[in-house]
Amino acid sequence: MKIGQATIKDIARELNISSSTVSRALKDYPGISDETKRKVKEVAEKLNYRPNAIALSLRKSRSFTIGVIIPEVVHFFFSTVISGIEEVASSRGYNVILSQTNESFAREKSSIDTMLSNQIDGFLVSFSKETTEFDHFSKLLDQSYPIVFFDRVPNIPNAISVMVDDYQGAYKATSHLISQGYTKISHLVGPPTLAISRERERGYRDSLANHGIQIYPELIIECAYGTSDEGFKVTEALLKNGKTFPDAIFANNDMAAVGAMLACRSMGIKVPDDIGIVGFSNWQFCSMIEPSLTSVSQPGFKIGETATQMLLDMIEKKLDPDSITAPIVLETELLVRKSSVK
Amino acid sequence: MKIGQATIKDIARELNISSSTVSRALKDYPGISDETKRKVKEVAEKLNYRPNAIALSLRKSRSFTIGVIIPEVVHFFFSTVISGIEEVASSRGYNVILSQTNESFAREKSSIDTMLSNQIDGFLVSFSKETTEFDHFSKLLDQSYPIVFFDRVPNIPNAISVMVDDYQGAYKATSHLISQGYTKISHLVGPPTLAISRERERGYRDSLANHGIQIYPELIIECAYGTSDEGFKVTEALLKNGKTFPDAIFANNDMAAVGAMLACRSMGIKVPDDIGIVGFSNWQFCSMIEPSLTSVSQPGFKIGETATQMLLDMIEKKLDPDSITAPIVLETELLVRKSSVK
DNA sequence: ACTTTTATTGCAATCGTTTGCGTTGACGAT
DNA sequence: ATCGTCAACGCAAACGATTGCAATAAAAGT
Repeated sequence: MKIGQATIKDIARELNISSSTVSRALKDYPGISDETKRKVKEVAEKLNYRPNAIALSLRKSRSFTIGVIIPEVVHFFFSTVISGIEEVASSRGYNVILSQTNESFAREKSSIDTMLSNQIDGFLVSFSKETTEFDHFSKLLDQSYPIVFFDRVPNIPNAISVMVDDYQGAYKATSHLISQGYTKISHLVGPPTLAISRERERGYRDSLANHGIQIYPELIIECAYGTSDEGFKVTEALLKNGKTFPDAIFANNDMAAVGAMLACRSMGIKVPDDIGIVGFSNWQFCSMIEPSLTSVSQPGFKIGETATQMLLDMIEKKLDPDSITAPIVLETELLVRKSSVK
Repeated sequence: MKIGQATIKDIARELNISSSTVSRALKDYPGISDETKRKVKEVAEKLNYRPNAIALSLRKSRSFTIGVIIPEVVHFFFSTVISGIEEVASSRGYNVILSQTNESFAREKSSIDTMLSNQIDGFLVSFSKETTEFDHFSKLLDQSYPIVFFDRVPNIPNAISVMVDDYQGAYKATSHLISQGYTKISHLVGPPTLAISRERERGYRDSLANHGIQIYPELIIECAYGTSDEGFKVTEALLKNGKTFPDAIFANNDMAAVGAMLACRSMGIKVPDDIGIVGFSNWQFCSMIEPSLTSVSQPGFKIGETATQMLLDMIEKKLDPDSITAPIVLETELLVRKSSVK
């Protein structure tokens, strides 16, 4: 804030009227003469007056700011969500303050603390991989502090959440592989702390079961970091030393899928002929690589939009949290590309 | 902000002392007895007291918040910069409020307005492609409002900026292609409104000139949106109808480079044998595609860090803006991969 | 000429915190 | 008995804007 910014008092002094009148004139309150309004607006213009939102916040106990807690910004899915959040928030006159936790629990808690100090009107949260205990959220929910969780959602009472149908996405992906004639399908599982990982695994298992295909536990491998390096190593190990040699890989995220693809290539295994591969998230690069990667696309932008709409509605009391009993679940779409088509 | 949050007054009432004493006790001011300090802190803990940063902002005329204006969030480079910004800001106790302009000039101006209303302490700006007139920034600079521009920097007096050595990056990329034996090198140019586009083109031209290689103006093609679709179309047109058939393409960004690569493939032209390709920015997918894409990497995280450090130093008067006369220029690195090696 | 209405504006409190200055009482020194 | 010193704390203004409740004067009604 620059000193010397004109305030309502400056306008009042200039016109020899009270600051109450100025305030009302600027807001076109009834009971202020047109003449005064005109003058006030004129002087406001002249002095380049800009209302002080901080003062307003203090007075109204509302900051018109929402806080976004996110694991990392440099991530296609999350940055897409942010984009949706920002869009809705700014169109409804709210600011967005952002904090990334880098998957750290401690950082998550401290971010929440400083945001609370800053009197934000509500939270949009996707928690960190380290977070296994949700007291810091429960406390806020108990005070009926508005929070909407997205993507990574906790299983605690009264939590409002917006998520993707991970189960359905994984089910579709696996079924697609089956329909292509693959039968020994490996699954690279995400961090078990996240419900999305468990849901995807469940979709994978159910699809196999419903198609009467045998489940090989040794083909289900944890791949918690979700980097392409990890995907590479895990796949390499699987192909070299695994008890059962897979003919397809369904990775819980695209980075891991690419790692798997690179591992196959490095071992002279052909994709999709020898091994079919499907990823999850539909990062931009999916259509750019060779062979292009089949992936489950998540409506990131829409998640951001929906979650923000709900949060703002709650803040503005247009939406009763108690009326929402189940998570909002958005559909996924399977984008079939070359990596999984024989 | 939830009503019912304990304030300093609540603590004061509980202990029958004045709020001044509470304030001072909490801050360990001298002149307050240890006994009182102990009690105050105890009650603060009990009431779950959290200082109201808004009130503090009003009092101090400082919000401890910086505003980031960015063209788009879903962009590898920019999201990486944000990450660097967030890191430094939060470690120094500042909040980050974010606004994306979606490359719109109007949006840029209105974002700045609302941020000013919110009394932010300073700006970090990368302006939109539509922005060709910089009065809205000049006015602020004249009031010595702290602003640091990054990546896309304006040519106006007193502007502090942090950028990448685009010239050098383009020069290195072009020289590399030349060293590989390519001679008819096409350049996909970025939006001419941005200095970074012009600098990259200059580096390209100078490299050719210094190596005594002919410049074909018809091989220099504008590719303003920088999408892979645009890169595809432009390249296809060039290869089909161009007066001169290129043997290499240096794209001003990676997306366009991928588009070019796909266009080559669709026409049966081999990369890198028939045509070498180099991109700019080093998006994550560069090493994941086949052939992997040679690219100029920009230190996005470092740009964010540096710009934020400078901004906060200016805000805290540790840095005199007048002492910075030239832009801070960070080095690029050419990452040679398969797409440009014969 | 009186009261009543109406239009226009001002006063002062409020939001939560900080801070310069004043107050109070205890204590020792003269 | 008087004074100065010191520790410990309270008063009140300030930051900028909003708002319920007067207040004032002019216009209207009787």
